Amino acid sequence: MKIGELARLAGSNVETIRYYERKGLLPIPARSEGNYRIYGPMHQERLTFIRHCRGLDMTLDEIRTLLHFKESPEENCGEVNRLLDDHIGHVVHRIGELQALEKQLQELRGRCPDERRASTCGILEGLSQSGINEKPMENHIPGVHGTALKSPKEPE
Amino acid sequence: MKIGELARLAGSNVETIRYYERKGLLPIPARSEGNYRIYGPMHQERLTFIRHCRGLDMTLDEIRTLLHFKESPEENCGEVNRLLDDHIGHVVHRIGELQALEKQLQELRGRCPDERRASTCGILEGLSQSGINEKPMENHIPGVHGTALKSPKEPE
DNA sequence: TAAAAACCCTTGAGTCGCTACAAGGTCAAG
DNA sequence: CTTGACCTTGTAGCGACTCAAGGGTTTTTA
Repeated sequence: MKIGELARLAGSNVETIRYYERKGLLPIPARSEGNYRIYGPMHQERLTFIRHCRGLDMTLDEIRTLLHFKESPEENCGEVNRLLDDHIGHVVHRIGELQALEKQLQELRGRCPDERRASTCGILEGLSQSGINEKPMENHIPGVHGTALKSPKEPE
Repeated sequence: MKIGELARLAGSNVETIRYYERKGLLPIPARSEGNYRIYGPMHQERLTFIRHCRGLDMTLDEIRTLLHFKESPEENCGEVNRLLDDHIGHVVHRIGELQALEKQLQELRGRCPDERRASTCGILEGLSQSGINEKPMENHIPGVHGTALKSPKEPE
Protein backbone atom coordinates (compact mmCIF):
# COMPACT_ATOMS: atom_id res chain seq x y z
CA MET A 1 0.00 0.00 0.00
CA LYS A 2 1.07 3.60 -0.53
CA ILE A 3 1.60 6.22 2.11
CA GLY A 4 -1.82 7.83 1.82
CA GLU A 5 -3.62 4.58 2.42
CA LEU A 6 -1.41 3.75 5.38
CA ALA A 7 -2.18 7.16 6.81
CA ARG A 8 -5.91 6.58 6.47
CA LEU A 9 -5.72 3.12 8.02
CA ALA A 10 -3.65 4.24 10.98
CA GLY A 11 -5.49 7.50 11.54
CA SER A 12 -2.32 9.42 10.95
CA ASN A 13 -1.25 11.73 8.23
CA VAL A 14 1.27 11.55 5.49
CA GLU A 15 3.78 14.07 6.77
CA THR A 16 3.79 12.44 10.17
CA ILE A 17 4.64 9.08 8.66
CA ARG A 18 7.56 10.52 6.77
CA TYR A 19 8.61 12.27 9.95
CA TYR A 20 8.60 8.99 11.89
CA GLU A 21 10.69 7.43 9.17
CA ARG A 22 13.26 10.21 9.46
CA LYS A 23 13.29 9.79 13.22
CA GLY A 24 13.91 6.06 12.92
CA LEU A 25 10.59 4.94 14.38
CA LEU A 26 9.33 3.36 11.22
CA PRO A 27 11.61 1.12 9.17
CA ILE A 28 12.50 2.37 5.71
CA PRO A 29 9.99 0.93 3.30
CA ALA A 30 10.50 -0.50 -0.17
CA ARG A 31 9.95 1.78 -3.12
CA SER A 32 7.88 1.32 -6.23
CA GLU A 33 9.17 1.98 -9.73
CA GLY A 34 7.91 5.52 -9.52
CA ASN A 35 9.78 6.00 -6.21
CA TYR A 36 6.69 5.73 -4.02
CA ARG A 37 6.98 4.25 -0.56
CA ILE A 38 5.35 0.82 -0.38
CA TYR A 39 4.14 -0.43 2.98
CA GLY A 40 2.95 -3.79 4.28
CA PRO A 41 0.85 -4.88 7.25
CA MET A 42 3.91 -4.83 9.51
CA HIS A 43 4.32 -1.13 8.94
CA GLN A 44 0.68 -0.59 9.61
CA GLU A 45 0.85 -2.44 12.90
CA ARG A 46 3.90 -0.53 13.96
CA LEU A 47 2.42 2.81 13.08
CA THR A 48 -0.75 1.96 14.93
CA PHE A 49 1.32 1.05 17.95
CA ILE A 50 3.12 4.38 17.77
CA ARG A 51 -0.12 6.29 17.47
CA HIS A 52 -1.59 4.49 20.46
CA CYS A 53 1.41 5.45 22.48
CA ARG A 54 1.20 9.06 21.32
CA GLY A 55 -2.47 8.96 22.22
CA LEU A 56 -1.25 8.13 25.71
CA ASP A 57 1.02 11.17 25.55
CA MET A 58 4.28 9.29 25.45
CA THR A 59 7.29 10.92 23.86
CA LEU A 60 8.91 9.48 20.77
CA ASP A 61 11.85 8.43 22.91
CA GLU A 62 9.63 6.45 25.23
CA ILE A 63 8.00 4.87 22.23
CA ARG A 64 11.37 3.95 20.80
CA THR A 65 12.08 2.04 24.00
CA LEU A 66 8.80 0.22 23.84
CA LEU A 67 9.36 -0.70 20.21
CA HIS A 68 12.70 -2.16 21.16
CA PHE A 69 10.99 -4.50 23.61
CA LYS A 70 8.36 -5.44 21.11
CA GLU A 71 11.18 -6.61 18.90
CA SER A 72 13.03 -8.52 21.58
CA PRO A 73 10.46 -10.96 22.90
CA GLU A 74 12.84 -12.79 25.20
CA GLU A 75 14.03 -9.73 27.08
CA ASN A 76 12.68 -8.94 30.50
CA CYS A 77 9.91 -6.38 30.41
CA GLY A 78 10.71 -4.74 33.74
CA GLU A 79 11.82 -1.60 31.98
CA VAL A 80 8.49 -1.40 30.20
CA ASN A 81 6.73 -1.46 33.53
CA ARG A 82 9.01 1.21 34.95
CA LEU A 83 8.56 3.41 31.92
CA LEU A 84 4.82 3.23 32.29
CA ASP A 85 4.99 3.90 36.03
CA ASP A 86 7.11 6.97 35.40
CA HIS A 87 4.74 8.12 32.76
CA ILE A 88 1.77 7.74 35.05
CA GLY A 89 3.72 9.72 37.62
CA HIS A 90 4.12 12.59 35.18
CA VAL A 91 0.44 12.60 34.37
CA VAL A 92 -0.64 12.59 37.99
CA HIS A 93 1.79 15.35 38.80
CA ARG A 94 0.53 17.43 35.92
CA ILE A 95 -3.07 16.97 36.97
CA GLY A 96 -2.22 18.34 40.38
CA GLU A 97 -0.52 21.34 38.88
CA LEU A 98 -3.39 22.12 36.60
CA GLN A 99 -5.85 21.88 39.47
CA ALA A 100 -3.81 24.40 41.43
CA LEU A 101 -3.71 26.55 38.35
CA GLU A 102 -7.45 26.40 37.92
CA LYS A 103 -7.95 27.53 41.48
CA GLN A 104 -5.71 30.52 40.94
CA LEU A 105 -7.47 31.40 37.73
CA GLN A 106 -10.92 31.12 39.29
CA GLU A 107 -9.82 33.37 42.12
CA LEU A 108 -8.53 35.87 39.63
CA ARG A 109 -11.69 35.68 37.58
CA GLY A 110 -13.78 36.40 40.64
CA ARG A 111 -12.15 39.78 40.94
CA CYS A 112 -13.93 41.22 37.94
CA PRO A 113 -17.59 40.18 37.93
CA ASP A 114 -18.72 42.53 35.19
CA GLU A 115 -17.51 44.60 32.27
CA ARG A 116 -16.04 47.85 33.30
CA ARG A 117 -13.25 50.26 32.54
CA ALA A 118 -9.98 48.40 32.16
CA SER A 119 -8.36 50.69 34.71
CA THR A 120 -10.57 49.27 37.44
CA CYS A 121 -10.59 45.66 36.24
CA GLY A 122 -9.73 43.43 39.14
CA ILE A 123 -8.14 40.87 36.88
CA LEU A 124 -5.58 43.21 35.41
CA GLU A 125 -4.98 44.54 38.86
CA GLY A 126 -4.47 41.05 40.22
CA LEU A 127 -2.01 40.18 37.52
CA SER A 128 0.00 43.29 38.28
CA GLN A 129 0.42 42.47 41.92
CA SER A 130 3.38 40.53 43.13
CA GLY A 131 3.19 37.44 45.22
CA ILE A 132 0.72 35.62 43.03
CA ASN A 133 2.98 33.06 41.59
CA GLU A 134 6.52 33.77 42.51
CA LYS A 135 8.01 30.40 41.83
CA PRO A 136 5.70 28.97 39.27
CA MET A 137 5.78 25.42 38.02
CA GLU A 138 8.47 22.87 38.18
CA ASN A 139 10.32 21.46 35.29
CA HIS A 140 9.34 18.81 32.86
CA ILE A 141 5.72 19.74 32.52
CA PRO A 142 3.99 21.56 29.74
CA GLY A 143 1.50 24.26 29.09
CA VAL A 144 -2.21 24.17 28.64
CA HIS A 145 -1.95 25.15 25.02
CA GLY A 146 0.30 23.85 22.41
CA THR A 147 0.42 21.14 19.89
CA ALA A 148 -1.49 18.08 20.76
CA LEU A 149 -2.07 14.92 18.95
CA LYS A 150 -4.26 16.00 16.13
CA SER A 151 -6.47 13.67 14.21
CA PRO A 152 -5.99 14.22 10.54
CA LYS A 153 -8.20 16.90 9.17
CA GLU A 154 -11.62 15.62 8.36
CA PRO A 155 -13.16 16.59 5.03
CA GLU A 156 -15.61 19.42 5.47
CA MET B 1 19.30 49.32 35.73
CA LYS B 2 20.94 46.83 33.40
CA ILE B 3 19.44 43.65 32.05
CA GLY B 4 20.99 41.35 34.61
CA GLU B 5 19.54 43.28 37.52
CA LEU B 6 16.13 43.38 35.90
CA ALA B 7 16.31 39.64 35.43
CA ARG B 8 17.10 39.12 39.09
CA LEU B 9 14.35 41.44 40.26
CA ALA B 10 11.70 39.89 38.06
CA GLY B 11 12.80 36.30 38.61
CA SER B 12 13.44 35.91 34.94
CA ASN B 13 16.59 35.48 32.98
CA VAL B 14 18.52 37.61 30.60
CA GLU B 15 17.87 35.72 27.39
CA THR B 16 14.18 35.60 28.10
CA ILE B 17 14.05 39.37 28.49
CA ARG B 18 15.75 39.90 25.17
CA TYR B 19 13.38 37.35 23.68
CA TYR B 20 10.35 39.28 24.95
CA GLU B 21 11.79 42.44 23.48
CA ARG B 22 12.15 40.76 20.09
CA LYS B 23 8.59 39.52 20.34
CA GLY B 24 7.30 42.99 21.11
CA LEU B 25 6.16 42.27 24.67
CA LEU B 26 8.64 44.58 26.30
CA PRO B 27 9.21 48.07 24.91
CA ILE B 28 12.62 48.77 23.50
CA PRO B 29 14.73 50.24 26.28
CA ALA B 30 17.18 53.10 26.18
CA ARG B 31 20.86 52.31 25.74
CA SER B 32 23.86 53.40 27.72
CA GLU B 33 27.03 54.77 26.15
CA GLY B 34 28.44 51.29 26.01
CA ASN B 35 25.29 50.04 24.24
CA TYR B 36 23.85 48.34 27.29
CA ARG B 37 20.07 48.15 27.69
CA ILE B 38 18.89 50.46 30.47
CA TYR B 39 15.61 49.70 32.19
CA GLY B 40 13.37 51.59 34.57
CA PRO B 41 10.66 50.57 37.06
CA MET B 42 8.06 50.53 34.28
CA HIS B 43 9.93 47.76 32.51
CA GLN B 44 10.21 45.88 35.72
CA GLU B 45 6.51 46.08 36.37
CA ARG B 46 5.70 45.00 32.88
CA LEU B 47 8.07 42.05 32.99
CA THR B 48 6.62 40.99 36.32
CA PHE B 49 3.16 41.13 34.80
CA ILE B 50 4.28 38.95 31.92
CA ARG B 51 5.87 36.44 34.23
CA HIS B 52 2.72 36.22 36.33
CA CYS B 53 0.71 35.51 33.25
CA ARG B 54 3.18 32.87 32.07
CA GLY B 55 2.98 31.39 35.54
CA LEU B 56 -0.71 31.00 34.82
CA ASP B 57 0.18 29.23 31.58
CA MET B 58 -1.02 31.93 29.25
CA THR B 59 0.51 32.18 25.81
CA LEU B 60 2.47 35.21 24.75
CA ASP B 61 -0.39 36.14 22.44
CA GLU B 62 -2.85 36.14 25.30
CA ILE B 63 -0.45 38.22 27.31
CA ARG B 64 -0.12 40.69 24.48
CA THR B 65 -3.87 41.18 24.60
CA LEU B 66 -3.83 41.74 28.34
CA LEU B 67 -0.99 44.24 28.03
CA HIS B 68 -3.01 46.13 25.51
CA PHE B 69 -5.80 46.55 28.04
CA LYS B 70 -3.39 47.56 30.72
CA GLU B 71 -2.36 50.39 28.47
CA SER B 72 -5.86 51.48 27.57
CA PRO B 73 -7.47 52.20 30.92
CA GLU B 74 -10.71 53.54 29.50
CA GLU B 75 -11.49 50.55 27.31
CA ASN B 76 -14.03 48.02 28.38
CA CYS B 77 -12.49 44.99 30.00
CA GLY B 78 -15.05 42.48 28.77
CA GLU B 79 -12.48 40.92 26.51
CA VAL B 80 -10.15 40.42 29.44
CA ASN B 81 -12.86 38.50 31.22
CA ARG B 82 -13.56 36.40 28.16
CA LEU B 83 -9.90 35.65 27.65
CA LEU B 84 -9.64 34.43 31.20
CA ASP B 85 -12.81 32.37 30.90
CA ASP B 86 -11.49 30.74 27.77
CA HIS B 87 -8.22 30.06 29.45
CA ILE B 88 -9.94 28.47 32.43
CA GLY B 89 -11.93 26.40 29.95
CA HIS B 90 -8.73 25.09 28.41
CA VAL B 91 -7.33 24.17 31.78
CA VAL B 92 -10.48 22.38 32.90
CA HIS B 93 -10.70 20.54 29.63
CA ARG B 94 -7.10 19.47 29.89
CA ILE B 95 -7.58 18.21 33.43
CA GLY B 96 -10.41 16.02 32.23
CA GLU B 97 -8.30 14.63 29.44
CA LEU B 98 -5.41 13.87 31.72
CA GLN B 99 -7.69 12.10 34.15
CA ALA B 100 -9.03 9.92 31.36
CA LEU B 101 -5.47 9.32 30.31
CA GLU B 102 -4.45 8.27 33.78
CA LYS B 103 -7.27 5.77 33.89
CA GLN B 104 -6.18 4.26 30.61
CA LEU B 105 -2.60 4.09 31.76
CA GLN B 106 -3.52 2.48 35.07
CA GLU B 107 -5.58 -0.09 33.24
CA LEU B 108 -2.68 -0.80 30.93
CA ARG B 109 -0.27 -1.03 33.82
CA GLY B 110 -2.49 -3.57 35.53
CA ARG B 111 -1.96 -5.94 32.66
CA CYS B 112 1.62 -6.72 33.58
CA PRO B 113 1.95 -7.16 37.33
CA ASP B 114 5.48 -8.58 37.29
CA GLU B 115 8.63 -8.78 35.22
CA ARG B 116 8.47 -11.39 32.54
CA ARG B 117 9.47 -12.09 28.99
CA ALA B 118 8.57 -9.15 26.78
CA SER B 119 6.66 -11.42 24.45
CA THR B 120 4.07 -12.09 27.13
CA CYS B 121 4.00 -8.58 28.61
CA GLY B 122 0.44 -7.45 28.86
CA ILE B 123 1.39 -3.84 28.40
CA LEU B 124 3.07 -4.31 25.05
CA GLU B 125 0.19 -6.50 24.07
CA GLY B 126 -2.30 -3.85 25.11
CA LEU B 127 -0.54 -1.17 23.14
CA SER B 128 -0.60 -3.33 20.04
CA GLN B 129 -4.33 -3.83 20.11
CA SER B 130 -6.62 -1.52 18.29
CA GLY B 131 -9.51 0.25 19.87
CA ILE B 132 -7.60 1.65 22.79
CA ASN B 133 -7.52 5.22 21.73
CA GLU B 134 -8.87 5.53 18.25
CA LYS B 135 -9.65 9.19 18.29
CA PRO B 136 -7.20 10.50 20.77
CA MET B 137 -7.20 14.03 22.08
CA GLU B 138 -8.71 17.07 20.61
CA ASN B 139 -6.89 20.03 19.35
CA HIS B 140 -5.28 22.79 21.26
CA ILE B 141 -4.01 20.82 24.18
CA PRO B 142 -0.51 19.75 25.00
CA GLY B 143 1.42 16.80 26.24
CA VAL B 144 2.46 15.74 29.67
CA HIS B 145 6.10 16.39 28.98
CA GLY B 146 7.67 19.37 27.45
CA THR B 147 9.01 22.70 28.34
CA ALA B 148 7.45 24.42 31.26
CA LEU B 149 8.07 27.69 32.84
CA LYS B 150 11.47 27.30 34.35
CA SER B 151 12.77 29.41 37.13
CA PRO B 152 16.19 30.69 36.34
CA LYS B 153 18.93 28.36 37.34
CA GLU B 154 19.80 28.67 40.97
CA PRO B 155 23.46 28.80 41.92
CA GLU B 156 24.66 25.42 43.07
C1' DT C 1 -5.95 9.20 -25.93
C1' DA C 2 -5.11 13.19 -23.66
C1' DA C 3 -5.96 16.27 -20.17
C1' DA C 4 -7.11 16.94 -15.43
C1' DA C 5 -7.07 15.58 -10.84
C1' DA C 6 -5.19 13.13 -7.24
C1' DC C 7 -1.51 11.38 -5.33
C1' DC C 8 3.40 11.12 -4.36
C1' DC C 9 8.41 12.92 -4.01
C1' DT C 10 12.25 16.01 -1.69
C1' DT C 11 13.79 20.02 0.59
C1' DG C 12 13.45 23.53 3.64
C1' DA C 13 11.22 26.46 6.74
C1' DG C 14 7.80 27.54 10.35
C1' DT C 15 5.46 26.70 14.95
C1' DC C 16 6.07 27.96 20.61
C1' DG C 17 8.72 29.69 24.38
C1' DC C 18 12.44 29.72 25.43
C1' DT C 19 17.71 28.04 26.20
C1' DA C 20 22.41 27.84 25.04
C1' DC C 21 26.20 28.78 22.75
C1' DA C 22 30.01 31.51 20.19
C1' DA C 23 32.69 35.46 19.49
C1' DG C 24 33.28 39.54 20.77
C1' DG C 25 32.70 44.50 23.40
C1' DT C 26 32.55 47.18 28.09
C1' DC C 27 33.49 48.18 32.72
C1' DA C 28 35.10 48.12 37.62
C1' DA C 29 38.48 46.30 40.86
C1' DG C 30 43.15 44.85 42.10
C1' DC D 1 47.32 45.80 32.69
C1' DT D 2 44.87 41.98 33.51
C1' DT D 3 41.13 39.49 35.27
C1' DG D 4 36.50 38.50 35.36
C1' DA D 5 31.79 39.84 35.54
C1' DC D 6 28.75 41.65 32.73
C1' DC D 7 26.94 43.00 28.33
C1' DT D 8 26.28 42.73 22.90
C1' DT D 9 24.63 40.28 18.43
C1' DG D 10 23.61 36.27 15.96
C1' DT D 11 22.59 31.62 15.38
C1' DA D 12 21.05 26.94 16.39
C1' DG D 13 18.51 23.72 19.07
C1' DC D 14 14.44 21.45 21.54
C1' DG D 15 9.61 18.17 20.34
C1' DA D 16 6.48 16.68 17.33
C1' DC D 17 4.95 17.82 13.93
C1' DT D 18 2.92 21.00 9.84
C1' DC D 19 3.03 23.34 5.64
C1' DA D 20 4.63 25.25 1.26
C1' DA D 21 7.19 25.16 -3.09
C1' DG D 22 8.18 22.87 -7.09
C1' DG D 23 8.47 19.10 -9.05
C1' DG D 24 7.24 13.69 -10.73
C1' DT D 25 3.68 9.69 -11.19
C1' DT D 26 -0.59 7.48 -11.41
C1' DT D 27 -5.47 7.34 -11.86
C1' DT D 28 -9.69 9.09 -13.41
C1' DT D 29 -12.49 11.28 -16.46
C1' DA D 30 -13.99 13.50 -20.89
